Amino acid sequence: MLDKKYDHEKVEQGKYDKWVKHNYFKSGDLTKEAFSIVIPPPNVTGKLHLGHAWDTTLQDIIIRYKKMNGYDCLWLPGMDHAAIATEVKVVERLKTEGINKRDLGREGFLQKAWQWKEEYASTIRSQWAKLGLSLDYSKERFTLDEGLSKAVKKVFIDYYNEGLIYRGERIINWDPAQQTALSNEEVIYKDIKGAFYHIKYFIDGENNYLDVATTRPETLFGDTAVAVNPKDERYKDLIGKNVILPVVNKKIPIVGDEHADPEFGTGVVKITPAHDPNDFEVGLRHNLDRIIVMNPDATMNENAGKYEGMDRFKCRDALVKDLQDLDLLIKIEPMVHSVGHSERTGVLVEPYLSKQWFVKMDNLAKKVLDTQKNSNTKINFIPKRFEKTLENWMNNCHDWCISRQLWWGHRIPAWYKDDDIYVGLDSPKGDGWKQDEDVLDTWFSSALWPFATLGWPDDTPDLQRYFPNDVLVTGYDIIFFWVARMAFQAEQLTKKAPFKYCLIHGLIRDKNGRKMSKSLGNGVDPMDVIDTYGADSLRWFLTTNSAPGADLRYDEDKVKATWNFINKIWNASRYVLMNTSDLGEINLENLTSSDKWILTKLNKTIKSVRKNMDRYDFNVVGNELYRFIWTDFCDSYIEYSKVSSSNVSTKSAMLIVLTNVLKMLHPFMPYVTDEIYESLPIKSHENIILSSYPTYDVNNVYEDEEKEIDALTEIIATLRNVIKENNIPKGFGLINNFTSDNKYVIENNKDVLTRLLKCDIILSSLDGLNNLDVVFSYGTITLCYEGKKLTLEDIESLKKEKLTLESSIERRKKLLSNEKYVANAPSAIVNLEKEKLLDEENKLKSILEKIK
RNA sequence: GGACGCUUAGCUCAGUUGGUUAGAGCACCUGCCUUACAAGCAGGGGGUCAUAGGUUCGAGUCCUAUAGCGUCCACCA
Repeated sequence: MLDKKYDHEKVEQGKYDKWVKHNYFKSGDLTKEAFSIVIPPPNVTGKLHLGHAWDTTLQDIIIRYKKMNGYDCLWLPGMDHAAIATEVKVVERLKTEGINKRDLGREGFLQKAWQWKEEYASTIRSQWAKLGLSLDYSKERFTLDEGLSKAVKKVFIDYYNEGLIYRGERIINWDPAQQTALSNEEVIYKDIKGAFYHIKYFIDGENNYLDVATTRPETLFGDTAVAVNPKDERYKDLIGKNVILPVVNKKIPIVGDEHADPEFGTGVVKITPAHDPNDFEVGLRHNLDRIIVMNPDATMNENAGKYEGMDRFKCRDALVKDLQDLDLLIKIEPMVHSVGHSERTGVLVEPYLSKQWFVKMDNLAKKVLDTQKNSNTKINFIPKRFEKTLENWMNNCHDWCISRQLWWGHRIPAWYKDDDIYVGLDSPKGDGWKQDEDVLDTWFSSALWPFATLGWPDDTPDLQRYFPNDVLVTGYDIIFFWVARMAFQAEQLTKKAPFKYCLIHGLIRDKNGRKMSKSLGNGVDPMDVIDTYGADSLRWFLTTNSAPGADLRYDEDKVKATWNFINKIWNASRYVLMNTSDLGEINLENLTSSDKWILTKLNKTIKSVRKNMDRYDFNVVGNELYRFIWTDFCDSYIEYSKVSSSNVSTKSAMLIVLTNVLKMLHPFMPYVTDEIYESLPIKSHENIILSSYPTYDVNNVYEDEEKEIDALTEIIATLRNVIKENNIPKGFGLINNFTSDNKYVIENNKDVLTRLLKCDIILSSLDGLNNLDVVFSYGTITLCYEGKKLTLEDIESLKKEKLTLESSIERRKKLLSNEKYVANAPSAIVNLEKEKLLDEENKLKSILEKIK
C-alpha cells in the first residue's frame, strides 16, 4: 500500500539504478521495428541547465512512448568536446593554479583537458540520471573519441581531394583573447558606444584634404587606398590621384569603387584590406597591398611604427591624440554601432587577414535546398515554420572557416614542407614535414553526429538499422550552428537527410521573460528543482506548458501546481489500491452506469492522447490527461464509485482506468508511475516501462451510459449551485419530476445523488414541506425542505434565466432557419444545435409555468 | 534593410482542418477537516480574443492594413 503522502524523494530514490541494471534502456531487439534518436551532445564545459532538461525530457518522452508501442528504441547518449568553449574553461582553471597554457605545451595541456572532460562527463551523466533519461549507455559516444576522429579525418581528406575544402588567406573573425579564428556563427553582434573619427587625408600635391571617417583609426597603418563612389559628383574627379596617409606620410591612391556609399558618412572610406572583409574585396578589385598591423593578441605590430607593442585600444587613444596635435583630426562624432564579440571569450572580434581552412559552401547548400523541396527526402520540421530558418541560412551562407588555433580538438590532418601541402591519415614519408598545428571547429565533428556515432564511415549494422535517425530534438537557437551543418554533411556523405523529423522547442526564460544567463544571475539549476519538487514535476512542467516552438518561462508556481497534480494522482491511486487489493481478476460483467461512463471517457481520452503524442503535441496531451484525471476520474467517478465499491466490476473498472492512466503518464513522469504500477494488484509486466501503451478499445465505449452520467453530472452541479445559493439546509428531499423517458437518470443513480448532495430521501410527494423547483431540459426536480420559502429573489433569478433562455432560443432559431447554414454546416453540428434548441424550449416552458 | 513570431481573464499560458455559450493553472470571493487527497473538496466572480476592414451561413482561428512587443539574419567605413 502506498504511503499517505506523495514523497518525491522517496519515490525517485534508487529507481534509475534499477532501470539501468535491468537493461530497460538497451536497444537491439531485432524482432522489433527500429526507432532512433541521438542526443544533442552537451558540451563538457559545465553542468546541464534547464534548457537541457527540457530538450532531453522531450526526447525521453518520445523514446518511452515508442518503446511502449513496441519499437526497438535507441537513444544514443554522448557529449561534445566543444573545442573553444572547453579550452577557454581549462585555460581559466589553469590560470587559477598559476599555470600558463603555453608553458604546459600541447601534450601537457591536452592531459589537463581530458581530466576536465572526465570530471564534467560524470557530472553530466549523474544529471541525466536524476532526470530519468532512458539513454542506452552501451552506445555512448564522444565527439573526440576514436571513431569520430576517424570519421572526421576521412571527411577532411575526402573533401580536400574533391576540392570542397581549401586553404586560403581571408579576412576571418579573430578572437584575440583565445587567439583563434572563429566562424561567423561564433560571433555575437552587440550595440556598443563608439565614435566616428574624422581624419584629414591630404590630397597629394594639393592644399586640400578628404574627410575620412572611421570607427577604427588604429587600422590606419594598414590603409592602402581610400575609396570614393565613381558616381559621387563630389569626388569623382579625384579618382586616380593620391592622398598622404597621415602619420605614416606615404602616398596611397584614391580609387573609385561601388563599396563607397555616397549616403553614408562623408562618402570617403579608407581601405584596409588586411583588417576588413569589405576592404579585402576592394583590395582584390584594385590590386592593393594587404598590410597586417596587429599581432595575434591584438597589440600593434612593427607596421604601426612608434605604436608597436601597444594594445589596439591604447593605440587608438594615443593615435587620436597625436592626430589632434598634428591638426589632422577634424572631429570625433559619438555613435552607437554594432560590433562583433567572441561568443566564448566575450572580447571584441578583430577582422584579421589570416591563412585558414575553409569548407566551400555553395554546392553543399544547394543540395540541401534541393532535398528540402521534395517531401520524400526533406527534413520535416515541427513546427513547420522553422524549415524557412534552415532555408534562409542555406541561401545566405558563406564559406565556413573550420580551422581553430587551439589544441583541444581534432588536429587537422595536413602536413607542410616549404610550399608543399600533404593531406592524409598519417605523416608523409621523408624529412621536414610538419603537421598543421590547428584543430577543427567543434561543429565540424558534431555535424557528423547522427551517423558517425553509429559507425560511419563503416557500413555497420547499427548504421543500417538506426540511420537516418527518426527525430532530432533541439532548440531553435542552434538550427544555424548544428542542424544546418548536419543537414549538408549527411546529404553529402550519406545521400540522405540525417533525420526524418526535427522537433524544435524554444528557450527557457525567467519569470520576467528574460533569457536565463550567468551575467544576469537569473539561472535556475534543474537539480535544485528536482530536489524540491522531484524530476516528475519538473518534466511535466517543462513539456506541457508551452506551444510547440514557443519559449517557456520558468515559473515555480507551476512546478508546485504540478507537484499537487502528482499528489492528486497519488491519492487517487491510493483509493483504487485500497479498494482493489482483494480483487482476484478483472471482471466486467456487472458494470454500473458510472463504470461504463468512466471506461468510455477513458477510451476517448486514449484516442485523443495517442493522436497528439504522435504529433509531438505534448501540451495538448498534458491538458487532456490533467482534465481526465482530475475532473472525470477524481471529481466525478471516484465519488460515484463509492456507492458500488464492493462490486467486483466496479473494482475492475477503477483498476483498468488507473492502469491506463499510469501508462499514459509514464513517458512524462516515469518515477511515480513506476512506483504506483508496482503496487497494482493485477499487472501484466514486471515494470511499467515494459508494458504496452493503451489503445482505444471499442468494446468499452458505451454511448448511452455516457449520456446518462453526463446528465447526472450536470444535475449534481446545478443542484449544488441551487442549494448553496438558496441556503437549502442539509437533509432535504427531492422529487423526480423528469419526463418519463428521463426519469431513469435519477432512479438509476439515487444512491449517488443522496450521497453527494447530502439529502436524505427521494420523495414521491411534497408532504407539507417548502419546495423549490429546479428546471432541467429533462424536466424538473423539486427540492423539499424545512425552512424559508421560495422568495421574490428566487423568482427574480428565474426571470433572469428566462431572459437568457429566450435570447438563446431566438439565436438558435435564427441559425437553424438559415438555409445556407443547414446546407453547409456538418450535420452533427446542426443536430446538436437542434437538440439544444429543444432542450432550451422545454426548460423555458417549465420556467414559465413556475413563474406564473 | 530582410525574415519570422507574439498581442486571449489580475498574472502565466492553451486553444488541432473555421462550427455548441472561448479554456487551464495561479490569484480573488463564499462555504466546508465529506474516512483517496486541507498540497484538499464544493460553489462563485472575472475576457467586446490589440485595433480597423474583408472573406464566410459562421472568425480567437483565414486575408489585408495599422499599432505595440519580441526574435533571428544582413549592414553599420
